[in-house]
Amino acid sequence: MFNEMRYIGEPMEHLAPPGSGRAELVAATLADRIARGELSAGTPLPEVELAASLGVSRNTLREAVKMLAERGLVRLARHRTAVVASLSRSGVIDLYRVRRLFELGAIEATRGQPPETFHEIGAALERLVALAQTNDGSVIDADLDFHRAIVRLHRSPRIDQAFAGCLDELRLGLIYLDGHSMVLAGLVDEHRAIYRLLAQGHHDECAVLLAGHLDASERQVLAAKGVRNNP
Amino acid sequence: MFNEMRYIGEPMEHLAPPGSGRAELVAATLADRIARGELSAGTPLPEVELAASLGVSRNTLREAVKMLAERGLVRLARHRTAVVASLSRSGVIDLYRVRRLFELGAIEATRGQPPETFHEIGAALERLVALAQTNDGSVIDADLDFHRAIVRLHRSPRIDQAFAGCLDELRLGLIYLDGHSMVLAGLVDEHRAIYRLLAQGHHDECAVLLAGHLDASERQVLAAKGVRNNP
DNA sequence: TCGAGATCCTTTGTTGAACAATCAGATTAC
DNA sequence: GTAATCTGATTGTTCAACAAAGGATCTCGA
Repeated sequence: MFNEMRYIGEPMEHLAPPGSGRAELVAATLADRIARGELSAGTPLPEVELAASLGVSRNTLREAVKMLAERGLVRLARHRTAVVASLSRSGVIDLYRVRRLFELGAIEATRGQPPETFHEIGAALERLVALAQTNDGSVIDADLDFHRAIVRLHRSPRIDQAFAGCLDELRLGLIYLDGHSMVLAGLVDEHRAIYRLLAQGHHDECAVLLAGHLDASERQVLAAKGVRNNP
Repeated sequence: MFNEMRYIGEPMEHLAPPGSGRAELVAATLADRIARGELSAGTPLPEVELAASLGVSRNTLREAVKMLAERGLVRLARHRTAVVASLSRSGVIDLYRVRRLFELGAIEATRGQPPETFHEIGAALERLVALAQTNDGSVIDADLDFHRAIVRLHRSPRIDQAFAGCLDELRLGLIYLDGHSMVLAGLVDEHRAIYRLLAQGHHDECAVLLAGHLDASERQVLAAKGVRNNP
């Protein structure tokens, strides 16, 4: 069917999993390869070949793939070989709905809190600034970290987890932005402004700015998707 | 260790799973038994015995248990036998944080929308009214359905899914309310008021009322938990 | 008696192989 | 040319086995 394609190469890099279970390791490895675009949307993930390639058994691989499916990174259908999930247009729109709810909600929930509440966001901003020059994918990670820090204002583990899953999935669409450095132009400035307004207690202006930022980001992702494929 | 305990009885009832995979079936069965309190918090779920009891292989059971763990219904630790998750005090508080964000956000997001937007909520209300007399656990389901309908106002599949998971987990705490019919006293009236305010476009008052409703509900769950166990 | 350490036993983690069920494409028959 | 069938490949599920790790028990020494 889809033979003579190399889905993966090389046994595995040891990137840190939470509990050092083999299945978690495999899941982390695959998630990473998906995030960096090595495994692009629609790429099939046949159990036997993949398991052999990663040096684990089919059962273990199944567990890993199932985990990725729960995170929305892989699409599963009975008796069909799993494929890397693709983010549809409506999927992108939906994910930005979630982002607006979580991120704007975090701004809303921290009205009147002292400036030190937001120091984590400041730290994330600094990391973003430091990486803004490097044009590789790590800027995107720093960007997402910044927004993760915003959502952490909720002080809710479950909200954090849900948001992390959301960004995980959004990464599927964000890889299209790779190389389009123009989208990163005003990025640092906007984040800095968001942080400052927040630290100064101007939550209304901050929310407006953040909403605009998300709108713009959504448009960019949709546009980047548009030039590659229609759905 | 914990022998001579009956964790489960009888092969399985066929309650509808999404894709009729055996693992999903098992997961649905266990989730149901947890929801109705047959498997209470802390109950161990040993793989071999449980697999035999359900008539599936250990691998299949593992898959199912892993699914439940992702939904927060089961706690997993390496080389430890899985146990039915218990909802801590802080867990309840966290879950209500999530509920406030999702439900109040839904009210906020539908300002100025025509009344027919809310007909699903009206339908859920009617079901709740019809079941208000019956004093069994199904009232709780109807209650949750009402709130699910509110969250569906976001028109976001991912938000719906996340919220469903949240309520799934909350059920662990809700079973303590069983029998306390007093908590259901003003329940119907409050839901009716919430619906009416929404349909009439009074979103501010609706949000206030809903917020109070959630506060009260949270207090009740915490109180019901308090009489049983401390954590 | 009480605590520290060694030991055994149970349970999970992972693997490999096997067979059934199902799907996709190729072949054949009409 | 179309439909039915066949065939190969892939997933779904089970079973049996061994390694790894935790908990409980037992022993030994103070």
